Formats: sequence, C-alpha cells, structure tokens
Amino acid sequence: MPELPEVETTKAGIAPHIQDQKIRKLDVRQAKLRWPIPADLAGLVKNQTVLAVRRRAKYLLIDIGSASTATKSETLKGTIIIHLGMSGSLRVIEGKVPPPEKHEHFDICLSNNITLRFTDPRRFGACMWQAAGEDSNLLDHLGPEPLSPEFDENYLFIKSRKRTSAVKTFIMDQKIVVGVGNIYASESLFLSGINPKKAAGKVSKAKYALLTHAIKEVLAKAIADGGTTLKDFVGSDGKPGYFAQQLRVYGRAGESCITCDTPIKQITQGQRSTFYCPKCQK
DNA sequence: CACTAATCCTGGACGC
DNA sequence: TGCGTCCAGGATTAGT
Repeated sequence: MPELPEVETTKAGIAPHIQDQKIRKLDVRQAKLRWPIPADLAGLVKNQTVLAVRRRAKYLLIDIGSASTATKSETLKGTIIIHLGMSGSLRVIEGKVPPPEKHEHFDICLSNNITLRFTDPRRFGACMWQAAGEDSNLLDHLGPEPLSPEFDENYLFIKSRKRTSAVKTFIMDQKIVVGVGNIYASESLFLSGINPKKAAGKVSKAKYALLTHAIKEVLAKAIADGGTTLKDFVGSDGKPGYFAQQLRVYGRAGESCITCDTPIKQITQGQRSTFYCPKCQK
C-alpha cells in the first residue's frame, strides 16, 4: 500500500522521464476513481509542458504550463494531482504501449515517447486538477511534512494538549502531520516505546521527541530502501521495494517482540488495525 | 471544535 | 470447485 515513501519513490522514478516533456494526450479509460477524473482534464493538459514533479503528503503533483527556452520563463497553468490510494501505481512505459489491461485506468502520453500508466484495482486513487492560483480542498488544509524541520516534539506537544483521542489516531490525522499511514504509525510508536492507546494529550514532550525522531527515521529509511512492498505496490519501474521485511510489529500479531519476546498484540483503533508490544510500549 | 463512524472498491483469504 | 463472507486500507464526509 503506497504510503509516503512509496509516493516519494514513485516521484523519483517518473520525474526524470517526464520533466520538461510536452503532454501529447491524457487517455482516460475509467474516470470513476475516488472522485471522478474531471471531464475537461484531458483538454486542459493537452500540449502543456511538465514544469515540475513534486510530492505533498501522499499526493503526487505534476505542474504543467508553458515554458520558453528563449526567455527562460515559465507560466504555470495548473497542477495534476495524483493519489495512489491503496493499490495504485504509476508505471513508466518506453516506446510502444501494450494494450491496457483491466485496472489500468489512464495513460499520460508524452512527447518523448514515454507513457505514464496508472493502475489501481481498488480505485481508491485519484487524478484531480488544481488550476494555478485557485484553492485546492485537497491540499490547502494539510499538516506539515513529517520530514520537515517544523515537525518536531514542540509542534506535536502543543497540538496534542487536551486531546483525548489515542496517540496513534492523532499522528494519522492529516491535519496534524501528513503521510504517516497505518503501517508507519504502528512502527514508529513501537520504536519510541509509546502505547498506541495512550491519549495524545497525556504523552510527554520527551516521548514526543522520541516519536518525531522515530517517524522521520522510519520514513527516511523506507524511502532509502525504495518503499515498502506489501501486496500490490510496484515502483514506477516495475520493481518492488524492499522495506517490508524490516517491519517490527506491523502484521506480526502473536509473534514474539524482537526486543522482549512478549507476543505482539493486534487491536482495532479508528477502524484500523494496530500492532504493538504491550510490554515495551507504555 | 473534537471525535466517531460510514463510505468508496476489489482481490485474496478463509469457511463450508 | 465454487460460493459467500470478511478483511485490508486513505482520507473525506456526515453525524453526534
């Protein structure tokens, strides 16, 4: 399941292939994703140049517009917003494109004969549009990036005061901090020795220091390793990432804790599975 | 405002 | 073998 590291991996995989290229066409075969792909999107992006490829939270952002090499000026028309959902991936195809299969919902065809093909069996992904200068309800209310300096123990401590909800639910709230999905939430709470059920407002600043460091470390490590592979994530070049084998608690219910041998517990929080060690995490 | 539950979707695992 | 049932999950939306 694509979490932040997988999106970062995808960004790194596709950016060199599409940067500065002109979009020949957007070919939409299945518009019904998380939200419908806007009907006018194909027309909006046609013949526009890819100015930049960015990531915000788990959104992949492709800035497009016009670029003049003579005056070295760029004019941003807008941004294609892509979310991989739970089972989505983008694949880089060079040259001749094979016929689309069942869950391959759209292609972005570029002038250098590269095609970006979006696949998403569960269709929780999205492809949206933000016109330059306009508000985006997807991007405008997000919390800070977990890998940015402003995400630290002071930030989490202040934001969490008087919060009664569980710390695990708290760090998965995109308004608090983006990109910490279910897997990495369990992993970073284990690494920092915090019980996922503890109320966010009752966690000490010292513990939040451990937690912010753990979140940064686990995400950075996963990015370095090319993203976690669980079930159906495939990187942009079709190769899987290698982080799954390093998970310490996620998916290990009943197995013994790597540090104290106590069986790992699985519980449900906010309709999501949480894995933790009842002895190591207080 | 804080928090919870429902919702979208389909492949895979499991029980009978 | 095949059918039904349940589960996984991100992030928004509606409801309390």
